[in-house]
Amino acid sequence: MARTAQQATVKRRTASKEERQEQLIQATIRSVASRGLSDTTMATVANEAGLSQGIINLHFQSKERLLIETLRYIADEYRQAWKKALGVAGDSPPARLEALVLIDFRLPVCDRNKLAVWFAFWGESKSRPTYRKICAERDRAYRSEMIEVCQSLIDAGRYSNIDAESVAAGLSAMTAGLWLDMLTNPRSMSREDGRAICRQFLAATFNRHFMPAAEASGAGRRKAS
Amino acid sequence: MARTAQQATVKRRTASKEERQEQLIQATIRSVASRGLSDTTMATVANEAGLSQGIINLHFQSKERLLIETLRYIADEYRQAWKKALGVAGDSPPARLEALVLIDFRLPVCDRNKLAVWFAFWGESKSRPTYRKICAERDRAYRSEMIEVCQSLIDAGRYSNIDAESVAAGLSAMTAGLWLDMLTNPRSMSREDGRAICRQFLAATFNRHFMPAAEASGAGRRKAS
DNA sequence: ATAACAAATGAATGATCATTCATTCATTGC
DNA sequence: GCAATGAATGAATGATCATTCATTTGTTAT
Repeated sequence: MARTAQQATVKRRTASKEERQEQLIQATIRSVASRGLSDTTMATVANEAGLSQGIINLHFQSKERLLIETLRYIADEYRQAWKKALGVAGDSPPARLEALVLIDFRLPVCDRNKLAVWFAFWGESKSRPTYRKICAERDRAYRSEMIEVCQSLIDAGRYSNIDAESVAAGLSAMTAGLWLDMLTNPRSMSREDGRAICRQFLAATFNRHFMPAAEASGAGRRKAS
Repeated sequence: MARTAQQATVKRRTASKEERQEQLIQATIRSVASRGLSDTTMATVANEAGLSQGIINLHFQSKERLLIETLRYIADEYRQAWKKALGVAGDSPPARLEALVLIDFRLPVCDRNKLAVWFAFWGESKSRPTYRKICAERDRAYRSEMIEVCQSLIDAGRYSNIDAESVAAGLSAMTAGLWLDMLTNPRSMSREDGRAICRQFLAATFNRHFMPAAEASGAGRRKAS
């Protein structure tokens, strides 16, 4: 392992380790989304990536590690997305809360393939402490940020009878549940529908800071008449 | 191969087909909960049931069918539970809505093993139309009942700016999300916590029919100290 | 160029698993 | 008691899969 150093800007036809790993993780996301976790094999992933059988063991040593890295990948992407959104949102608590919620209904987070991956891992999480730990860490940071924002909103608006922890728990539970609807029935639940439903929750809970969305964009799947 | 037999003292009982099928479904629920769907094999289920290798093919023809029947089993149990609860609740819309919500946080529905099974199947549902169809049917009936109840509440209470479909979608999304918390982190989310969080949603949304739970039972998991 | 090295391949291997079926066992009707 | 019937068993079978590794291919340094 002497002089690994120089890779950096050099163009090669054989890809760097990092490029290949990301490529394989993307292939895993596609395979899990289209075949499910239990029909995802080393062959389906390698095939999806357009590479050969042995490639995954070369880069990840085992299937288990590939799956763990895939989960970590989307968890990291999620964390980066909301941290960036908070940075843009500024200091106003309502703006910060809205930013946190909107992230769940925007690309790249709210991509149907990625939702499928989240649910695939959640489905196995009871029997896999490693998956659970990665998910728990994602939740902990997000949740505590949301509690903090809710608390400042409660203080600022003198909302009584509202508990910041409960509101945050309810709101993030709601987005997870809306993800499930988007996953299992995308025709009846769009990203915009999800946003509108969350907005209604915010308007009901923090009525001095969020207005009821006048005739929400697509929430009541119209068809009028 | 001839007379290896004599497991001697073992008392063998032959059961009816229905008994055996239910026994095997229960064993499947336990196996999926404790090992996950992808580590659940014919052997683990047969073992969990205390029966032999070939028994599942005898009663269900294939593993796939066993899994489908298991999903159907918990979906049926769910439907029966809320229909019965509605029967008990009577005609008052608030009572009916509360009954619908409470079902999600009561045994036998809200059993951690069964939550694990739900999420296991949801995790595969994008790639398995059969699973999706069974889940969709469960949802459709429940959802349309909930929309109806919400609509009568909106009419009765003259709530403006609230859309029954959105409220119902938000509420049932919230319970699904709370199930996820109970599954992945049972220490920080109890059934009672879940109920309290939903009650807060109801109080915020239908404030003339639901009182804010004064200092909710266990919602803000404090520990006083 | 060519040596040295790293990346990638894919056939071979052994393990695991669903399914089958000949046989054993229990129950029922006579 | 004895067939007849159906339930249950578990060893055998063949398919699928993760992993290995000897070989090939591409890249870099000299």
